[in-house]
Amino acid sequence: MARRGKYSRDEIRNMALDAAEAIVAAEGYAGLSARKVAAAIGYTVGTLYLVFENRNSLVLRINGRTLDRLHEHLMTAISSASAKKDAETTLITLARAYIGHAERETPLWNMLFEYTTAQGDVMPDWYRRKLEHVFSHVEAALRPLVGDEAETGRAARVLWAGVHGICTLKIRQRLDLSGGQSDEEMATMLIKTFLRGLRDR
Amino acid sequence: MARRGKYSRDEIRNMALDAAEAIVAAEGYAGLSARKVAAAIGYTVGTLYLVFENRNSLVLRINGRTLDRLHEHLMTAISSASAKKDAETTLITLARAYIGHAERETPLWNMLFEYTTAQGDVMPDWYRRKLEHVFSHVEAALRPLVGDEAETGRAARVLWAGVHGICTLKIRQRLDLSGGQSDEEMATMLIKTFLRGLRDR
DNA sequence: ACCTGAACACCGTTCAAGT
DNA sequence: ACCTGAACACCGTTCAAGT
Repeated sequence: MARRGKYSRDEIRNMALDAAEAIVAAEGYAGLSARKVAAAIGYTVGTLYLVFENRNSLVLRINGRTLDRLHEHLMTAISSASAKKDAETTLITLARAYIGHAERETPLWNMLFEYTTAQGDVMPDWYRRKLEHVFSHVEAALRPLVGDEAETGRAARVLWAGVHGICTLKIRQRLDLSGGQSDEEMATMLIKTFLRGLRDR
Repeated sequence: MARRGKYSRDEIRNMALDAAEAIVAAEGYAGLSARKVAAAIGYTVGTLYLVFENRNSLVLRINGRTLDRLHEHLMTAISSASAKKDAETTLITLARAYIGHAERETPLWNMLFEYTTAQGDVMPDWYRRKLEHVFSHVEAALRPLVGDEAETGRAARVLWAGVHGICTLKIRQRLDLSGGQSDEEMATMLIKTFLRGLRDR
């Protein structure tokens, strides 16, 4: 049992986030409970509610960390691709990295989308900024190809929503219908076809 | 309180499905509970477990009905489009119908993807057939344009996963980042660009 | 000041017992 | 035969009380 005053509020919060991530990784979103997290860090449920407003805000913080790792992963993927490549190669690299991350951290990645704000609520600002951060890589790759900045933003969102759709349907097993290509093959097909259509406007 | 023997097993099952749909529509997936459903149809929790194996199989059955309605809706959308149109028009009509349905039945549509089988499990066969049914419309529209049957299947899955990605990110509010196009505009852009890329192979 | 422990109103699931 | 009701092992959330 944790000694009183042994840890600061922030330290408890971080211990809780670490423990919660481990639980989600092992048992999924449904397996996450305040009591389990509290027990894992040697505190009582009550303490968890001293440090997080509620279950939702805990989930949101875990999601924030997941987005940070995803961003990191996308960054190393494109920078380690040695030289400066064309848009298509970069986008395929990004898609591979995105899908790879989703497959490596499936339960945490799923939780990114299982959390939904109550009707009418908006995602908090810090969360939206992290989301934009992830998108920015796609925009950077498309910018030289599209030219116009507003159009770049639109194309990036459309294309990446598409890659995301492939990723999420594959991981949720809604695409193992006959004729199984892998999600990476599908994403590659989407990117190549989309870019060809973009060039030939 | 329901009289003994008043309803057959099948009748109870259908009443339960009706009640459960109403609960999900009003309170979302998280608001669905066996006790609420049982109370709504005048039975006890125990009875629900006589008629459904568990909560998951109830959810799966509701999803089956949602897929049927979605399929119905897609069908009327393309048949009411008066004459025989080109692939692009048909696909845009389908995307509009898909997105429209998701927006009209958001909680039930969300539940289609919130349900996930335990690791390693597969979706039951009747469920996969309903999924293919929905996909068949997209394939039909692409077939004359692509030619090869295997390639048609691949293109249909890639394109529709893309439309789905746009739809799901919009509905889950992961795309209201700056430069807001509507989901329908995004889907249209995806379809037009993808088809152009397909033609110019 | 920091944390506990018990309480409240819920869950899914099972199954002996009632009619 | 059909259904209930209570039980078990859990939940999220709150908050008086302990140290």
